[in-house]
Amino acid sequence: MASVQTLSKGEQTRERILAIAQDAVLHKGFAATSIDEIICEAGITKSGFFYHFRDKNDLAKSLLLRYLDNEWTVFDRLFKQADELSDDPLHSYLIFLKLFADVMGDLPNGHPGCLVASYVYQDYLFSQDVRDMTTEGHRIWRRRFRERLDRIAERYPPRIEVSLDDMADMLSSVADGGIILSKSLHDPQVLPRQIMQYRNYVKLVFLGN
Amino acid sequence: MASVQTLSKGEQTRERILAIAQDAVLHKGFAATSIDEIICEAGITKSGFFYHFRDKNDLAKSLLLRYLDNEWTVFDRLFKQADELSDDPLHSYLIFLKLFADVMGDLPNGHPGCLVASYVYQDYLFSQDVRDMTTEGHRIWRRRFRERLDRIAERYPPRIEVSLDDMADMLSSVADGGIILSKSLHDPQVLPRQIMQYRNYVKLVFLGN
DNA sequence: TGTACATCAGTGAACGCGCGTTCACTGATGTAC
DNA sequence: TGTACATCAGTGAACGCGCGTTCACTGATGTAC
Repeated sequence: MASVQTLSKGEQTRERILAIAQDAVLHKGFAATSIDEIICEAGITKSGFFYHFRDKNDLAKSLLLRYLDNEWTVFDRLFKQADELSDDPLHSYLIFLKLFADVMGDLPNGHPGCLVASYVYQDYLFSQDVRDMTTEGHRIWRRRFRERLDRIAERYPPRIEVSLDDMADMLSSVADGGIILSKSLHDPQVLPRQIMQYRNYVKLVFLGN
Repeated sequence: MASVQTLSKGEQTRERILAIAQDAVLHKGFAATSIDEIICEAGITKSGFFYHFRDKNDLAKSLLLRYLDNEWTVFDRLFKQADELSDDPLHSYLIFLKLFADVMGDLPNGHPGCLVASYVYQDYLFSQDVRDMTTEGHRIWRRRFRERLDRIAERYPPRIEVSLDDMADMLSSVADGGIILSKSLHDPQVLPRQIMQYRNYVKLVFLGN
């Protein structure tokens, strides 16, 4: 992703297949996304597809890996940006949330959808290792946000009794839920506004205003 | 739903089909849920299915209507219960949220999933009128929660500047997101705890603690 | 620099199975007179 | 009370299409000597 131009010919085709497939999966679900339509849009033949992926479950796994990877990249970048703007853990987190909301609100056609959420709603279609990847994804997100909250709570004692794990999870749930609302209401701004609600909550818990 | 025993034979079969179909759709998506597997579990033939539903899109529509109806029923019951326990709009809303969290946490196998969210992630599969139903569903939820928040804000001026529409939406997004997290992490208690986080937020905004 | 071979990135044709839908038919129950 | 007819709630068999997967093959590029 970081440097597209260094990809070999085969890697470029593979990346094209994955991008096309993800778009389709987010609009029709995995089962309804046929290999035929993917190769048609990618401009290759069916055997070309099977050169890159063992079977359809392999496509599912590769899609999810790529999606999770891209997510880490975005979060890492935003966290780094925020940390450069403030040394204070609370203010850095608040800056991060504002940056996150802005990025989500600036996507050209609104957020395309969360592949993890899509997979969770179709878990019977996938092998155990793919299902485990969604679980692990959420666990890692919880841990990473929780680390930030721990450092904040050290310096700013919470005004109410609150579970920091639940607060960490809440960013995931508000984002996942905000994406669904944005898509359903055809309003890309709902998602960033939901993230800002979460930001309000964090402020109120640690600062009181 | 309210009185199962008054259903005619045909209505009972129809209801059985819908219950079986919903369960399958929430685990594999709509496209991957075949009519064959539904009729097999329901103990009828394929023609029996098509006696009850014009085609598969008709099943999709009927499923969603039934789901939304059941949701209203639950919310109405909980709001009524809460209103009986307090005349104050804020405290009634807080009681409602606690009741809601409790109900969501007491489901025998955890929450089965939100059909609206599932449909939003497979919108290309459905006709326009079905898609419009998910949009309208979210609009109605927003309006209903917003009404409550309006009455609260009259008596308790918010401690921070906040959009009441966004606060209303946040219950939907925390619930939808909480369901996804609960399913993915295999922990039915995540959902009720997320709802309680939202309850904390409401308390902090209107009461300050 | 030329040649032999290996790997890369695919092509083309065929397969069998499961899917949604249709159509002619049927036994049981309800209703009119 | 008996009979004719209509409606309800299905059955059974057949259909064609699209799907994921396999297999033998191929031209272009890379590498060893």
